[in-house]
Amino acid sequence: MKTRKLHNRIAVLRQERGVSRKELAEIIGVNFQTVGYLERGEYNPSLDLAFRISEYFGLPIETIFSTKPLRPLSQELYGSRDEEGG
Amino acid sequence: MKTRKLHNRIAVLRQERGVSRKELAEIIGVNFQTVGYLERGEYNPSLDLAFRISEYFGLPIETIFSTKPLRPLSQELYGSRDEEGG
DNA sequence: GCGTTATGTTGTATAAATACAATATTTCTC
DNA sequence: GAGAAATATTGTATTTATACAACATAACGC
Repeated sequence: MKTRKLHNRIAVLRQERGVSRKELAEIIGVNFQTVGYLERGEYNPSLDLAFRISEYFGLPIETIFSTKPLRPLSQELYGSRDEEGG
Repeated sequence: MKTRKLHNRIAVLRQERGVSRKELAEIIGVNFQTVGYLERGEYNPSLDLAFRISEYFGLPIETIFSTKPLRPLSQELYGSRDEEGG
């Protein structure tokens, strides 16, 4: 299967929560360097790991991960002129 | 990472749609035997593949996959006495 | 019952995710 | 500016997901 690189908001969400990669890694049960790989989009999490991340942030998987580039959460919340067209 | 086996509703949803594994496999871009492995829960899909399945069925990932055993969709829809207890 | 299609099983091969160590660099605190 | 903590980078090893082939069995149409 040709794997698509997915986009994610892990970095922003993590910083909002004020936790380091090391802390987040311990919580979700992976190596702290794995969090780095995920944040940089160097590879996709397994579905199981995606669920753990989703559970920790209290957000649905689709809010954190996406097949299409993600806009800043701020724009997501208040909307931008652009989205009226689409 | 110790991977949890996830539960899913691929088989029921596929049968509802009246498609064979082979057909579903072609649509989501995997080998038809891979669909078998997923339906039997022998391994979890990648997050990318979960997204494709989600897109095909038009349902959020959380509706198709779960960390906890899934009840039949019929019960999910109409509720059962049990769920009142919490 | 025969042929076809769907599914299950087993085995091997490759690709992708994850772990882990070591080191470099950046950032934060004092 | 020294020291600590956070992040990035590189390299190797292991586990898990996926592909593919071959064959067995089950279900279905005629």
